[in-house]
Amino acid sequence: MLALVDLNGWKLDQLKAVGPQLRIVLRSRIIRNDLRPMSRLSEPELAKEYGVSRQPVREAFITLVNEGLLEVRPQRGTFVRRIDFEAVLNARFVREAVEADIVRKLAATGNSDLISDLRAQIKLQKSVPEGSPERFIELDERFHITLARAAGFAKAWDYLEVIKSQMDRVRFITFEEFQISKLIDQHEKIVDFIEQKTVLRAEEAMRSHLREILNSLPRVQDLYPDYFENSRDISGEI
Amino acid sequence: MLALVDLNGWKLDQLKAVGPQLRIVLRSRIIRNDLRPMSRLSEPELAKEYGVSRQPVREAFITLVNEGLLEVRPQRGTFVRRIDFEAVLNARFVREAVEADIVRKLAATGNSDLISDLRAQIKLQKSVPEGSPERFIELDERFHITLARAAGFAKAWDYLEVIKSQMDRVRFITFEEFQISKLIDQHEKIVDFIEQKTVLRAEEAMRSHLREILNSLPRVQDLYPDYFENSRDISGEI
DNA sequence: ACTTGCATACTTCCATACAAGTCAACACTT
DNA sequence: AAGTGTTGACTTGTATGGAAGTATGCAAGT
Repeated sequence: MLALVDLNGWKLDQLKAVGPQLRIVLRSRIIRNDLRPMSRLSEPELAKEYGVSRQPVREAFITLVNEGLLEVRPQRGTFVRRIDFEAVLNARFVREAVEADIVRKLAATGNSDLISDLRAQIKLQKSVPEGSPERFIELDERFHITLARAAGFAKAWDYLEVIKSQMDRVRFITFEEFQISKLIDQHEKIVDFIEQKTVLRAEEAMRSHLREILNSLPRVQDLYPDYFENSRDISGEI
Repeated sequence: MLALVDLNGWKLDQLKAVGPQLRIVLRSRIIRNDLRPMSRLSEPELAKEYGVSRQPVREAFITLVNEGLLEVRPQRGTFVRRIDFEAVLNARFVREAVEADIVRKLAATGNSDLISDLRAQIKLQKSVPEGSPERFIELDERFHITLARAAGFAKAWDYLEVIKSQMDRVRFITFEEFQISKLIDQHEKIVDFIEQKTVLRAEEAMRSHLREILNSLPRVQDLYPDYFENSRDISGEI
């Protein structure tokens, strides 16, 4: 018997519980804008698509609703939520606050192993060809996780992950918008200041790094107004 | 027909969707230590208790697992998770970071309406009799929400709420441990510094206020070692 | 032409049945 | 008496059927 069902490039392991797997798959598809805002996701349709029953699909929906990625309107349908401008701003704020404190702590204590690890990661980041931002996003993720772990707050990053999805959706839409090299420079500065143990500078470097999305956000919203929930136009009212 | 089913003091509105209601009820019961750590929650049992089928119960379970309050071991049972010491520390860290930034922003801008609102709330807090900490926790919650809202980050508080449940469980266990008057004094200082627009002092006041739980945590863990996941004993290994 | 009413085909939500794993008690063998 | 195998009553995971609400297209009336 085949343990793996491959559909749309996403595989499902039929031996483990299906619900949680679907949650991850759908979550990823939404964040990566494979499932577009406003598009409809019907339970029976997805169930058929993945070769399972409606119940696990439904359970995946529930968690995605809690993460603000789906909206289920009873007896009407389930839809991919448009990006909530407010949610993005709030998520960014939370993330800045937390990561600023993480960097603070790191710069105060200092750790040479950490520094060399980070430097190696930055070298990797520089090796990413300009044309493949997906790879960079992956490395960027790893960079920030490393900081959180080193500060002794790995779980705090887990909390952030849920929040961060709101920001990531924007990143995956804009993609070519952000200049990788600029972000890498900022990473470098953060590491520099941590190494020098200049707490305030390190903190400020992280803060401005995480404020970067604020620059692209208005442009993105202009380019893809339909993807956003709180656009100026109110045409989308029911 | 009766729209309300009252069981164990928790009411269920049969007209709205049952799943989300159960989520709230069970969440509350866990945080308030009505459902104790390690205790077993079987789906059919709760279903019967609330007069619904297993499915909504199950859906409530899923979100509570995501919040780290339940643990479901397939084919074995569903259990109230013990309090994860690490999770508490991480949650506290995140909360301090976020609320520090909130206070920072408030102290920088200033708002007289906010100040008088907060002062009124503090007056209310003072009127709480020493013997009823539940009421104080409620007011404390409101105090912090007010700050978040005023800073324009209401949604950030929603995120915190999920995280905060880990801390709240500790609070509801220790209960008489913390001295209300001390906390109120800290509230007062926070408001004072916001009013005076002394940003650093306000921030520091909030930080030390939120560090308060660190004082009681070791004592609580000593008093109720069975309630914690990362106690020194490793007997609970599977 | 335009509105109104209804039939139909959807949707989610809940209830129920079945499948598969786990655990404990008990009978049986050694 | 100690160990082993089996049975049966549990658990959660999945599948499926029905209930209630919603949108849509069409026919009939104004």
